[in-house]
Amino acid sequence: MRDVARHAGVSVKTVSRVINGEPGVADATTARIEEAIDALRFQRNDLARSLRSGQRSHTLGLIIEDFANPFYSAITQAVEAAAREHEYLLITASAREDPERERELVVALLRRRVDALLVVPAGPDHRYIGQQGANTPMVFLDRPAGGVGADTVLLDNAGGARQAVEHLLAHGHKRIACIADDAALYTARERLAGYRAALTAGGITPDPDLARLGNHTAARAEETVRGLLALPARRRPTAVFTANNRNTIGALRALRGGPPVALVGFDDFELADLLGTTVVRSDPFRMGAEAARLAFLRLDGDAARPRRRSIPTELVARGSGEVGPAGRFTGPPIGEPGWRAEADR
Amino acid sequence: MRDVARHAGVSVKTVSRVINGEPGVADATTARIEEAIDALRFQRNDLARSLRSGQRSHTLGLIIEDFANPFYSAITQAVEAAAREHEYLLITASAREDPERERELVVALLRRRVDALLVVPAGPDHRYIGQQGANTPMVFLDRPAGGVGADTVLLDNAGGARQAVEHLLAHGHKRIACIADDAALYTARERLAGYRAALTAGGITPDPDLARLGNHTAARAEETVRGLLALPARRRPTAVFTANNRNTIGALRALRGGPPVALVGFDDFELADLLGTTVVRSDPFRMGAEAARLAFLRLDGDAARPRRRSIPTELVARGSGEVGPAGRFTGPPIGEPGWRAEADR
DNA sequence: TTGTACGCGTTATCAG
DNA sequence: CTGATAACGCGTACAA
Repeated sequence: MRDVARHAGVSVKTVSRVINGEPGVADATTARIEEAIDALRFQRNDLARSLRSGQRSHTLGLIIEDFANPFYSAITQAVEAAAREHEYLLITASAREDPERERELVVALLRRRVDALLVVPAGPDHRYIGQQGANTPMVFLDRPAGGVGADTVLLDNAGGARQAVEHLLAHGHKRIACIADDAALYTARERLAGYRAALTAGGITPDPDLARLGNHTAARAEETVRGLLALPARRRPTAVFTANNRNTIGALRALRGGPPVALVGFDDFELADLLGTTVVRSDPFRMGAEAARLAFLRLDGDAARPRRRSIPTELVARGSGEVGPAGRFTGPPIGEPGWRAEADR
Repeated sequence: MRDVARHAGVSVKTVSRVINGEPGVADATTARIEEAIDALRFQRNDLARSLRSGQRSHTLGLIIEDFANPFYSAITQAVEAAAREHEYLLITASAREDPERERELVVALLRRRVDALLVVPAGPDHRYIGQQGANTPMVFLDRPAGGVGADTVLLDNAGGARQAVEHLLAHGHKRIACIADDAALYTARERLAGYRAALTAGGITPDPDLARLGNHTAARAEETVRGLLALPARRRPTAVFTANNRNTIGALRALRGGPPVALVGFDDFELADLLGTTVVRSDPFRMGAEAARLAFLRLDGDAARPRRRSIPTELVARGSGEVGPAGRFTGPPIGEPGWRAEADR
């Protein structure tokens, strides 16, 4: 900037004024400075710009688990869109369900002075944040934080799971399996709880052998479902509730070509319409948008106590969930595909 | 940092040494400083750190088109993984096929002093970059840049398309449609060229009515394919080549339940195995990894002239492409599903 | 309308 | 082993 000033025969401050479009600079001076900027190919340094205390970096931080999972892609897309609206940029990173890595990333982003930090927690305890990020608004998504009060946006996990299992019960099933992720995950525990609650409310004692946790990948879920299908008839489930998109996809692979087993999955997924898969649709896009909204609210000076938002779920019947225990359809699909990838909207 | 120094009774430089683990500080001094750091909850400012000239920001920039498209998610995941390996963070943004927006984002990221910039170009002309980013390594992915010499990583678009259409020709098809994205897109043009080349090589004169461009969403592709199916028998295609993942999904929806029409798609997608969809698999993960590799190579001082890399494609037969014009299978699937989302690996 | 001086938080230089 | 001081590039306060 000093070079530009020298080239134009003015002071740096005047150059600063022109760069930031501040008023009070003579047209002739402005022209001279712009010429100098072009000649010297000057480019403002936004890092230096945000260095002064009180200045913002105009950057949002987002920590998710896995870019390859469409659930997190949808969150990312929503957050990026919100950032863009506010002329913010987005630093993204994935923790891959590793609490240690989550911690490293949180620290790295705070050091980088993001103005706000959105986190899908990989670990259960966040006291390490302490006062480090006391001045940086934080919003937790999909799972609650541990030991810190902060804005949180969750799905209605238990409610959605209940809805799914009630749907299967209504179609006459008594032996309903639950395929879920690791019990270390909040969402898995909540959905399992919803599954159990629905069974109990339906007068059925949950069979522990039918609740299979620890399925973090589609491949693992596929194996688990195959195992269930291999059980003797009396112990075999007639319906399966899969507690997330990975599990649903694994179950679909396992059920392919086999005897008709009813299936309702948590999370919608692309092509579920074509495959006729009944799901309880979660709305990760909305969750991301809401989290970003809360973050910007805080940046606008909102100082209310931490908020907690719940995003509702919705059952979308497409056929796989409307099969009775005997394997025949007990009703027509009552829903429409409707769901589309964001790119199609 | 000055506060910490005062609290520990040392100079800022000594604090700096401790923070960065530099040698040559007495153990007792180190202990005193660490105590002060804890007491004052001091946190290093990485923005200030990278302010000095010659210092790097340890940040990579990545501009893609759309987070919701798994193709770009895979790229993002690969780039983030590489960044992580080098202890870099990643700023991501989506241009949504808008050249103006692409330009704004490039400028914003250069201002933010990313050490290298990876771009899936939305526009055809990149001369605007000029000398602005002359010192910032740039790598273009999926599509070439216009008017600037820079590292570029592309798929073998024409070759993959040829492979797909040759496969259909081998199964006896003569009327093969091509569903592609907008002709403004390099990949669409290249794949169209490959489609035509294969037809011509097979002794078939391409019917212009069967080459349908301008399908940017799955919904649009679905309509287009419906339109083709509604043609009188003589003009109707017996096979379809869809030139990207969105188009394939749209075509699948349109073909559902209808007369058997052979289908080969460009790009693999999740559940293609279950749906029995034959595809020419592209490897966006590998493309992202290669682009990141080139970027870090430049950061390591490599000054060779711009490189151009091509990522090969691979035909994966799953059934939909092995149907003859009469609608019967002309051979068994010769490939394995094999493909898994990154999350499953 | 324009300029001077200083501070932001850090690292590098060079002296002690 | 430790410290004083000068950058880095910009914005702000205040002066001219």
